[in-house]
Amino acid sequence: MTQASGLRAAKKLETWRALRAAAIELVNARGFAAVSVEEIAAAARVSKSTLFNYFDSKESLLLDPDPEDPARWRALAAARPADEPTWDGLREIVTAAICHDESKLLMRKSLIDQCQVMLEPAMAASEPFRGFIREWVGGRIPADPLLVALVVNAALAVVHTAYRGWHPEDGVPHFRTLLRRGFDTVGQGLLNLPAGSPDPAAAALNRAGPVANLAGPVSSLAGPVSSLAGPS
Amino acid sequence: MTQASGLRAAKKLETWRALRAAAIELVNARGFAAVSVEEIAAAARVSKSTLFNYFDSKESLLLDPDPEDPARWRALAAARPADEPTWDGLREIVTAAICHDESKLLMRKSLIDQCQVMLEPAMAASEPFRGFIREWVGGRIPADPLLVALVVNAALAVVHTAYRGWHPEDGVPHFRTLLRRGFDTVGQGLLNLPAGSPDPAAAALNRAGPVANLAGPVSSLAGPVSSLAGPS
DNA sequence: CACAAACTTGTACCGAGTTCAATTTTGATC
DNA sequence: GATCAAAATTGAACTCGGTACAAGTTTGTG
Repeated sequence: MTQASGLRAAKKLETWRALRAAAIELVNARGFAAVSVEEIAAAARVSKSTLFNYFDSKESLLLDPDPEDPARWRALAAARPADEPTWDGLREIVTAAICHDESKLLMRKSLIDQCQVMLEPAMAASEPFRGFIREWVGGRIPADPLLVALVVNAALAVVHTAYRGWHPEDGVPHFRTLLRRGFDTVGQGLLNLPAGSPDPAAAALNRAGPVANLAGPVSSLAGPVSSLAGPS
Repeated sequence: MTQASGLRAAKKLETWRALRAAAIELVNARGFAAVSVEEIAAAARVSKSTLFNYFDSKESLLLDPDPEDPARWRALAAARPADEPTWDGLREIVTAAICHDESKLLMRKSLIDQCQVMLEPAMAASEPFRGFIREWVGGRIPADPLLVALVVNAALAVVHTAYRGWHPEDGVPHFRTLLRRGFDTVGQGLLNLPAGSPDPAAAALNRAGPVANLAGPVSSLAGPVSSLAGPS
């Protein structure tokens, strides 16, 4: 009765994919703001009501994780050796998860680059992934939830920085390099920052590509953390 | 002509404060979702149109920085000795800026705690502060914009973690302790994380107070960074 | 006083998201 | 295969945040 027998589940997944595909197609063609949810529903041959049965918001149409993703994350985590240092394992899992689907990575970057307002919903939509790595790190450091949170947030700061510094025309390998070096830098500690002459690894980060937009009035470079760091 | 002569500017500030005060009062009394912008406008004896001349969104009514804040940030930065290590100065500036107005700090925490959806707008509203520290760090490490971004994001990860782990009933000093220890931990590097037995400093962080909600399905613990770290 | 710029206002409008009752589809049971 | 309940879909009406714009009002200046 309450069991999702084959056909029902299959149809649900089909509708989910139809909605996502319609959303991606329309938004790619005309831009996020120029497409209404009613159009997306119509393109997927479904009513607006049904659309909102599947997605919580217009943004989640584009950003919600694919139903298959959690299984992939679990596989990545299971592949890490038990005696590997936590920070190294975290780096590998995060890197692999992010870089797995290149087209999705590119779409997200272009969405967020073209439309500031997308970044916050993107954060919400990726909460499942955050929850996953939170659990994984928690398994490694069970006695200290606050340290777990700090480690996870620091790792995501690295991801965010690499993401903003990345320019797709340089290719995905470049993105992986940015990630790698960010993890190295934070892993080694920020106490002895250069005061004028960057350390070699960081200088290399910079050398790797243009970072002009990092200096601009970009609204989200510095992570969501600052919600709290607001005016005094 | 285009000069904001005394009376005009004074009236603007007055209207701004009336709107903010009305918003805080109504939201405190009845909760964010239960108050409409029209009510806030009416309470400030102003039209909805005028309200949106002053604030970009309902959230910004509560979260936009006070016009006086930037001057205070500048004063904080100017007070740092030139030869102070960057990470230490950053810690002091951020801590002082955040902890300056205790009531605002409490209001934000309660807002965000009661209403997940507030966190992202809070991030947007605090962009001016992020921009400020980005500039300050950039002045210290002028040659390496990407390292600057990494440092700023790491610092904000610390702030975010402390913020989430903080429980106001323990008092603001406790919050400052969380900040302090987070800066120390990240400053020293995350390469040698304990795998079961937390290092002393981090354990102390944990000892300082309950962190139960850190482990829950909290949607934003791990910073906005993950917008990009989404599903593979 | 006169004039222009800045500010306010009301109205009309758009689109996201909710609610709900009515209807259809699906799966299980007899 | 007929029946019945749960699940899914639908349309309609509605709320509310946010925009556009033209008309009116206030303020500073010459």
